[in-house]
Amino acid sequence: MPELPEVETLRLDLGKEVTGRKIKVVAVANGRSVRRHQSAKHFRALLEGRSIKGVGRLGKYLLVALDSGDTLVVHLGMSGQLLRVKSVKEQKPKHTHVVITFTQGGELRYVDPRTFGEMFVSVLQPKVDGAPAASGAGSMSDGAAIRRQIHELSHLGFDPIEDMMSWDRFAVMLHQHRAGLKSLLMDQQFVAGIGNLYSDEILFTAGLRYDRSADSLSATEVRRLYRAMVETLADAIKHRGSTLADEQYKDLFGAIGDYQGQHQVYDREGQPCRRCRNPIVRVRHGGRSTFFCEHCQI
DNA sequence: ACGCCCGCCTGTAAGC
DNA sequence: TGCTTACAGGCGGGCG
Repeated sequence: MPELPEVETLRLDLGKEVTGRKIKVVAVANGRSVRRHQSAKHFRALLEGRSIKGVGRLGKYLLVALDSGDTLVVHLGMSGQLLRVKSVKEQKPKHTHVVITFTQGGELRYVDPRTFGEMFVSVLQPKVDGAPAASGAGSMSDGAAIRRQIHELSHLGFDPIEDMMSWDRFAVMLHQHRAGLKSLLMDQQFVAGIGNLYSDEILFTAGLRYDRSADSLSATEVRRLYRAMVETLADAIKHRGSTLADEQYKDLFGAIGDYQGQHQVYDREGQPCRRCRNPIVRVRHGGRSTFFCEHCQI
């Protein structure tokens, strides 16, 4: 469910809420959520007693930096939520798989009905000869440094909000692929953080069809696509992400997002295009719903 | 290289 | 009032 804007909203709040806190106890109710570890016990041991130095993000992954140099990585999959609760007595929602309790009170809950998401602790690798020391808060906003330090995320592409990219460089990258634009935007190895919803919104704003091949774009179209990508995601972050009718996405405090009202195409089948008034079309593409305007996108 | 399947899961809504 | 089917913001693997 959550894409870059929702995860970034979570990151901003989580940074304020948990930085400097110390983890007292970790409870794992469903081992599937920590399946990368041999056991829940192993996962807990890497967290208990550790303090939180800061919270970063790469694509759709949240990165909680620990004072051990290790990093707690959280991915929400389709249905995951992270909830900050001050009073431990508050009733736990169904599918609360992991609970992190802090020494100063309160807890962080990981809820995920479909269990597509996961949490794991990435252990700080021993320093390689000649390479600069990898840990520290500075590396939390440098995509390249994060990919080097957290080997589990080394396959991810650049982060469109955190990582600088020139139009020329973006053009070269696009022209190396013959894939359709939507598939490429959703390819986490190409660019990290864009999913089904925001790819449709970005392509509408860029005026480009989902099935245009990436290597066919003119210089002007490359610039339009880059601008649309950065601006759409930044705008969605300002609006604290999208919460659709099923209300699956909730922020750290359980509140819904605000960007769904700004959607140009996603979930707007049959409704008039905000630009040309023709009805928004829905097609199936790669097994996913795809929304676009046949008139405004070429 | 790329598009199109499937499975992994639970919940909800629509259709009969 | 069922029961069945389709679909849901993700990801990884396999197959043609």
